[in-house]
Amino acid sequence: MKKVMAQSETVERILDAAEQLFAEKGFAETSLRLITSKAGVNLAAVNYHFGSKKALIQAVFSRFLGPFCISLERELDRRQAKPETKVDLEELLELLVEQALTVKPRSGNDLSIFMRLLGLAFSQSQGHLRKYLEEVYGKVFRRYMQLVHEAAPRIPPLELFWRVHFMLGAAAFSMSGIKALRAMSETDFGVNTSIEQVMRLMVPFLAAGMRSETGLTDAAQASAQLKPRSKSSVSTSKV
Amino acid sequence: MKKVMAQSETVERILDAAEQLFAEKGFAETSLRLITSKAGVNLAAVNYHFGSKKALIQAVFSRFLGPFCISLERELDRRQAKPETKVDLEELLELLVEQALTVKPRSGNDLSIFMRLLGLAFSQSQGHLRKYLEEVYGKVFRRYMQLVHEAAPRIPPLELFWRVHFMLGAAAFSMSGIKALRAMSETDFGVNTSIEQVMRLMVPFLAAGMRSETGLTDAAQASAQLKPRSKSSVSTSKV
DNA sequence: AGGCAGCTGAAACGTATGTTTCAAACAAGT
DNA sequence: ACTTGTTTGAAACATACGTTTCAGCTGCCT
Repeated sequence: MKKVMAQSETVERILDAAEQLFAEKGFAETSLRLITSKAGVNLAAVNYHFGSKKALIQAVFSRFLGPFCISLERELDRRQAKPETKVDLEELLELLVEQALTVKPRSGNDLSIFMRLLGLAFSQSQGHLRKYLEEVYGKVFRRYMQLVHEAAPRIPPLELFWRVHFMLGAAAFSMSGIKALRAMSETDFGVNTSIEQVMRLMVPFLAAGMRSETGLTDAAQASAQLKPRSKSSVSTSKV
Repeated sequence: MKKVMAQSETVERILDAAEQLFAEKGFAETSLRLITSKAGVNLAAVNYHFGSKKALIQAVFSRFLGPFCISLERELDRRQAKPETKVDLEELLELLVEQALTVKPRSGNDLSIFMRLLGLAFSQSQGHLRKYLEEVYGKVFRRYMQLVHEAAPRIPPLELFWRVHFMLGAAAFSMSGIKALRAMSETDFGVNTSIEQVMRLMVPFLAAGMRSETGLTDAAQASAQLKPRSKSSVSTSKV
């Protein structure tokens, strides 16, 4: 009954291939045959080990989101243990980046795949995935959101909610097309931007956005109705 | 030989249905049968009028990107006619939003579909689409980029390039999942955020990011090589 | 050695997709 | 009214997909 042998290598090879191909092409565009042939295993192995393609997709997410969240949560515990410490926004952002960069024991598995998959989870219409992620990782997400809220108490919660998604969007999208974008930036500027460098460009950008003055008028905030904005309500620092 | 009759209504109905379904489900996940049945036309009509599914996808983009770019370009002309006028960042951002909101003669066609499709164009692996868009609309994009550069001359071009993509990402991603996100924000905060309101939240966020201090060190900027940043940098190594 | 789970390999199944075909319906020109 | 070129409708086609089946293989236990 119990699996005695060392965790089948087939499972890992399927996950590796699937992860990479999903990140490259999306879920619907990646067939099981492509995955299994890239992994060098039999087609039936997917349905045998995972049950279905949907389950495989979820497994791919679990494999990197699981360790990531555990590590993130431990780090959050660590920081909250010191009772008086103020965690600021940059710290919170870089915390994510650190975890994402750290929890990568596998080969050839860089940050761009991580973000790309995350972006796909939102933008592809895989209802089951969204539900699954919410069930399994919703708690950690809300905890993190709470910390962000404490780090920026002046931002109304609703706006905070959306700003976090702007950040997620910028990150996921940039990593999504990072291959194409890097090629573009190379032909246009003759330099090769590394992923870490893109992150380094992104963090201050997002942190500044996070710090910006609210876009909500008091009236809009109260009644959720549309109201024209005054002139430049924006600049915190300037160029 | 020449097409005399009024542009077939079938074509429009197919485009309408396809646009909506693509935005909802993505390209690969939307079958021609679904499109044609929603449009109330025969299945073969797609291949007859457009030639293939790929061509249909491109046609969907052309229909809204064409007028959008024309209108945008005209507006850019208008502003550049006044020789001394400084266009600032907010203006440039809101210009995009305005055009996107203005150039919408069709019914039920709101901004979220516009952004969602744009996001899909980048994040789905439809190579033909990216190529097509670059060929047809690359020029306008570069012109706009040039203006952004002039509006923020202190930002190095490479960083500007990436920042624009962060913006695009935030916008496309947020609009991508806007349905789900709006549902979330409603259950969590009890308010219904309109799309215009999301835009209004997004613009100051992005503008502030755009104005933020550079994330590039001088060395990195010159040599495009990775260099640890002064403060608590993004830990590239270590486990 | 024998038996028995667990796993793999090759083939088949049923379904859905994009595309093609071709006859019928239609609109317009003369 | 007849002809001609264009558009539609229904069916078929070829292919690709996810999934299932089942015979054989493997390694482990008694």
